[in-house]
Amino acid sequence: MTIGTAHQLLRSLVCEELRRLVISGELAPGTRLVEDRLAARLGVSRNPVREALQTLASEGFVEILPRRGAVVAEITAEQAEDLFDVRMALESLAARLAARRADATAVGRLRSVLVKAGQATDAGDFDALAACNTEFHQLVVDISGNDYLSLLVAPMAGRVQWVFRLSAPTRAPHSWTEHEELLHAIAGGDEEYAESVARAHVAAARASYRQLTGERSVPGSLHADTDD
Amino acid sequence: MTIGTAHQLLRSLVCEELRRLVISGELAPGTRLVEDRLAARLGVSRNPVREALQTLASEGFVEILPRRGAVVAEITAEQAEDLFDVRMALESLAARLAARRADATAVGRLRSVLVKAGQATDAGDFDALAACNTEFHQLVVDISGNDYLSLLVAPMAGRVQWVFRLSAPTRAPHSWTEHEELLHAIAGGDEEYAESVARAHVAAARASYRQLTGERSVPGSLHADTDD
DNA sequence: TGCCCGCATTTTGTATACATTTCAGCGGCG
DNA sequence: CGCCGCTGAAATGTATACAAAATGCGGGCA
Repeated sequence: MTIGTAHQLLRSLVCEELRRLVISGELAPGTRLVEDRLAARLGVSRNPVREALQTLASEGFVEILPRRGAVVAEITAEQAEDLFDVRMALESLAARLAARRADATAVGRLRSVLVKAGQATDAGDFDALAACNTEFHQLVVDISGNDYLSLLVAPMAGRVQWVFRLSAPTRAPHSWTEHEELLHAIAGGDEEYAESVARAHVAAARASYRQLTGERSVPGSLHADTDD
Repeated sequence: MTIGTAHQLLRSLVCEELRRLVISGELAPGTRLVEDRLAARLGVSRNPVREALQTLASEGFVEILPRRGAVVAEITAEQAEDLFDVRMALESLAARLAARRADATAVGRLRSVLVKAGQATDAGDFDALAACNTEFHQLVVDISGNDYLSLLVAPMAGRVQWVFRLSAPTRAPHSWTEHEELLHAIAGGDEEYAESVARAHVAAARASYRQLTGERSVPGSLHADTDD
C-alpha cells in the first residue's frame, strides 16, 4: 500500500506538470496546447496528455473545444471575482461544518500546520508557506467531513494560486492571524463564528487581490496582507 | 456552427450514456466498470470509454482506483446530506447573484421555463418536468453570470437526480410554487430574499429526501413535495 | 488443516497507427 | 477588387497493439 501506490500514473504526473506550468504562468492564458507538442515535451504519448487535459478542463484551467484542441483558459478580472464569491460560499460552509465536527485530533492537525507555517515564515520559504496554506484549507474541508465539498474544493486551491500568480508576480507576505482565529473558532465549536471568520478571510483575500491589481479599492477593509 | 457542432464526440456520447445508466440505477453503486465490457457494450474502443470515466469521476459518479479500475460510486445517506449542504451554499449564492444581475430577458427566460413546466405538469410528463427543473436551476446559475459557479453546479444536477432516484424509486410530485417565489425574488432584484428562498427550497428538498428515506423527520419544515 | 508462494488470467496503462476534420493559403471567378 | 471554393498540412478523434500490474486460483509446505 505504501510502495505500491507510489507508482504514479503518467496521466497524474502530466496533469500536475501542466497544472504547475499553467499556474506558474509559463503557459500563458490563450496558449494553444497541442497534444503532439506536449507529449514530445514531456516524453510521453498523446494518451496521458489527453486525459490530463480533460482533468484540467474539469478544473477550469484549460478550455477544450471539440475538434479544435485545448487552450489555456483566460482569467479575466471578472472571473477572479467569481472565484472569490464561490470561495466565500464554500469555505464558509467548510468552516461551519468543521466547527461542528472537529475533535481533538483534528484541532491538533490544524495546529501542527500552523506551526509548520510559522517555521516556513522564519525560514523565508515562500513555497513551503504556500503549501501550508493550501494544506490548512484542505484540512478544514477534510475535517468538515463533507466528501462532496472536498471534491469541489480540491481543484479550487490551484485556481486561487493561479489568480494570485497572474495578478501579483511577487507574492505578498501572508498574515496567519486569520488562520489562527479560524482555528480557535473551529476548536471552540462555534459554527457561527467559524463561518464569519472564514468569510472575513476570503474577503481579506479579495481585498488583497483588488489592491494588487489596483482595480478597485475597498473601503473598510484593512486586511491586505494575505495571498490566498 | 449548427451542424458542425452536432458532430458529437464519442466520449461525450459515452459519458452521457454512462451517466444515464448510473443515475437511472441500471448500474448500481459498487458495480465494477471494466473498460473492455463497456467498450464492447457501446460499440466503441476503450479510449472514449476511459475519457468518459475520467469525466464521471470528476463529477463524483464513479471512483477510479489507480490500476484497479472504476466502480460506480456509493451514495450513502451521509453523502446525500453532504450534497444538500453544498447545494444550499451554491444555490443560495446563485440566487443572490441572479437577483443582483437579472434583466428583463433573463426574467423572461425563467418565466418561460415555468410555463413549460406547467404544461408538462398538465401532460403528466414527469421526465419533461425533471428536465424543466434542471433547466430552471441551471438558468439561475447562468443569470448569476458566475462562470466558475456554473462549472461547479452543472454536474451537480445529475447528482441530485441520482440521489433522489436511489432513495425514491417513484418520483414525488413537484411543487413549483417555490420556483415561482424564487423567480419573483430574482425579478425584484431582492438579493436577501432570493437567497433565503433558495435556501428554503433546498431545505424543502432535503426534508423531502429525509421523508422519502424515512431516516429522520424534520420538525418545522412543511415543504415535503419537491423532488430536487 | 491452514498459510504462503508462484503462475496464469484479467485488466489497466501506455504507445502507436489510422481516419476525419479543421484551418490557412491560394488561385479562380464574378 | 473582393468573395468563393479548393487543396494541402496539421491536429484532433478513434481504434488497435503491446507492456505492466493486480487479482484469483492451485499447489506446495509447515
